[in-house]
Amino acid sequence: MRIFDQGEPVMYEKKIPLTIDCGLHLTKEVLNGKWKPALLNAISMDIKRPSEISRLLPEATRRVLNVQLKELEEHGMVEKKIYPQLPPKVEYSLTEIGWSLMPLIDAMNRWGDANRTFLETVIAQDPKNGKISKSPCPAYRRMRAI
Amino acid sequence: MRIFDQGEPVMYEKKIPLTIDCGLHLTKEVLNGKWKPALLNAISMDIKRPSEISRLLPEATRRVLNVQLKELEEHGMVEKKIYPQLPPKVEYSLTEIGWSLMPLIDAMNRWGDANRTFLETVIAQDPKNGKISKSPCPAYRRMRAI
DNA sequence: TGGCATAGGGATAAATTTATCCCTACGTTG
DNA sequence: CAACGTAGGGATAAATTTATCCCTATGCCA
Repeated sequence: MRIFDQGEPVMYEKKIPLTIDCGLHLTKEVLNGKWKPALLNAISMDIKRPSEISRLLPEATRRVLNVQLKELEEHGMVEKKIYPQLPPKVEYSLTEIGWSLMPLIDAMNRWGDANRTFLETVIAQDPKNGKISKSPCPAYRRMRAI
Repeated sequence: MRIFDQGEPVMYEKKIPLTIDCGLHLTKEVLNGKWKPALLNAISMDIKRPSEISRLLPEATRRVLNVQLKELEEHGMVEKKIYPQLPPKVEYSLTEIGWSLMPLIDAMNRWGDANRTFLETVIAQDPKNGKISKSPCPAYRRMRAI
């Protein structure tokens, strides 16, 4: 069902009731988005301007990053500071609750890296997965190499 | 693009290359599915027969659970033991790597529960979320109350 | 002036994920 | 026999998420 919000932007109201019964689903809802963990991670590493983030995650379009950053903001995980300058300058930062998510993000990152060999194998075997791109984000990977 | 696998089941090959660059995305791929964390959690709690699991997660249809369990199996997180009996008996169990995911799952569960009040508020404020069902899974929540 | 950088977002298409519906099998219970 | 329990899965519809395309604005540099 379309929602018209004064100026007629297009939005969709979800039809399937959100299940929020257990902590698992709450957390999943917050991290639900292809780039959200990566965004939180980037911001936690002080990569906070949209253009910087975009260079860090070249496979994501600016559009998606904007959308998912806004959702993170709406969920209270990040704060957006707009500097009244020209050219525009924007900086994101983690909120307190956003920071509290970082141990989780780090754990995800570590688990995936620790099991990379195995996971790449089983994922590659799955016929549903056409091509796999495990190349990009050089800067990202470098910084992650703690 | 449709793939025909001998007996003509319908399958879709993904068209967008999977991004597997960092541990974050690998982990996300494994947990990608509305019920996967809950399934892993259930199995870890010794709720291992499909019918038991289904009763534990009444909001999920049997169909989805079957599908996501199969994906977890293909990814090597769970093992399926079929007892040659009638009526059929099936039991799932976590593999070693599946067990290694549990600290992550537990952390997600704890983070969500610890921030439930805040999260329910921000999520309810989002006009995109129509109805929110935070009722079900009584057994589940009871068992979670460690 | 043309091109690039900054940041943002509407409209729509495409892809992916979930939900719905319905059918197979066999044994036990009422 | 009918109804229900066990387990599974095909076909298709619906919902949701991502990708694509394109446009707005302003300043700086060559």
